[in-house]
Amino acid sequence: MNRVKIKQILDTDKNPGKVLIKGWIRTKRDSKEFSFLEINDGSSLKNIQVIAQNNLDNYEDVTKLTTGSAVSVKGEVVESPGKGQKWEINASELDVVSIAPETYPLQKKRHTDEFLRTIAHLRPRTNKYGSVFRIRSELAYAVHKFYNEKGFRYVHTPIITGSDCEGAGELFKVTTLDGNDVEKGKFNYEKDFFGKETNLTVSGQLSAEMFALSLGDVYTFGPTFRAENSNTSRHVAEFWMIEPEMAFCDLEENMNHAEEFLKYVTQHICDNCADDINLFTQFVDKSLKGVIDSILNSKFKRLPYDEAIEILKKADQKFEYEVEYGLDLQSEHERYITEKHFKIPVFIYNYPKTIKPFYMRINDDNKTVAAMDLLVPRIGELIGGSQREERLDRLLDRLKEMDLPVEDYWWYIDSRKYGTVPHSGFGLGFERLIMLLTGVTNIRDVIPFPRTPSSIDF
RNA sequence: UCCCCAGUAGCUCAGUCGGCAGAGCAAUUGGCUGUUAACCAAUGGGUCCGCGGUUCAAAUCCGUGCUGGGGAGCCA
Repeated sequence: MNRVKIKQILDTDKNPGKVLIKGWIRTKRDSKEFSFLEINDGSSLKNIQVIAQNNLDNYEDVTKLTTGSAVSVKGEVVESPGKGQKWEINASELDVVSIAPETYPLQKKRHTDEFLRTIAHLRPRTNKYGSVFRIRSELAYAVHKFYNEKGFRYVHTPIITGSDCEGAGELFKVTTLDGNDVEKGKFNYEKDFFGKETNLTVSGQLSAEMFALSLGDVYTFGPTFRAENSNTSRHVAEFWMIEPEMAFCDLEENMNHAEEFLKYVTQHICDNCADDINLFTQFVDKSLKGVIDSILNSKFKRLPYDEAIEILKKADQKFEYEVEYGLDLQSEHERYITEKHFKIPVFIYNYPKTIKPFYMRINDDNKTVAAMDLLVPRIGELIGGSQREERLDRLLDRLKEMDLPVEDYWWYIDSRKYGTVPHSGFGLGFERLIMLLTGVTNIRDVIPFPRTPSSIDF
């Protein structure tokens, strides 16, 4: 007899008859003559209720089953006379696959996220985390589906890189040297595996640009590493980033694309993860429905940086940090704009060039660059992107202006020498997207095994 | 890295002015009418985060370290 997934039974309208299921016991209620077992196999948030009568050969074993134990059940699907479920299974055979001893840490009650983080290897067995990771999987699929339908190519940019190209934050060193090769606290990179300083990637962008300038529209979707000593609910050292890069694309089209992307993947999980989303709207964030509605049904606000400064200056709210043209926006400013002022996702664009990296395209005013950030309620910056500087002379000027080693960028510069075209792209933090769409407030709770400063337990 | 808060049973927490270590849930055992975080009863369960100090006496006061959380910076 072939095993069926519990989701298949719960989703069906007509009785599937005799079935075989396998899963874990979430809870058990005993009566004198029989037991109710709630079985979950991870295929859905919902459990299926199994009735085990005391006439089973091994009923003695069944009564010893505990929360967390694994079982295999054969039985007839029947309409449930009880409330709370349509179908249940009358067990005709119930095999114990394994018993979880009484030390099993997950109980039939709410646990705090902090406690569950200390048992990250077991937390996907809870309702909330099961839902988080089903949605994470479905969102990843939606990303690929979206890009596939739009004719984008998926590019695997390197994870080990030989350049500190963007100077973006602290990098994780990659080395095969041991202590004996390190003299006076200095690495002799010539003796190292690659013969030069090597790091984990902080962004696939520069590589992706090379492929956009050949395959047209491309995207990357992979792990990214930042060794910043950041201790916040929005930062981890290893996270996943989605980076589209589009040839013949200006800043406005870039924003159009970002908006279309966000609406598409949001709609996808609304269509495919209704139960899981429902759990979050009920138990995690009551305002989640409004957030999702604002993504699906609003036209995202597009606001030039200088107008954002004006709005903040006029705001009837005291900010801890100064608002002044030429200064970067602080968290409190971003949240005011997206949460209080507009209450929908907001693109801020055309930032002063002094606060943005070398590769962003200089605007005609020579003061601003064609950069854009997408701010969303509760998260702040979800997307950071720009139109790239495609003009060779301007790019070289910028590199020199920012005192960057031009020779290290020889291959990047080559792309502006040969067949250069306007192009644009952005980076989107995958975990922040999951936070946005689930209402989960700590990034450590939307990635299976989070890596943060002094914490790599699993 | 900076600022603030917390650490007591497996979990969530209470513990007054420094004076015998507590509750609910969980677990274990038994009971029970088709239950829904089932219900009822009994039982077991402690390095009060570590180290040092003050005191006749410290979970409680002081110092220090560690861990966790919230916020900031950095960013996605």
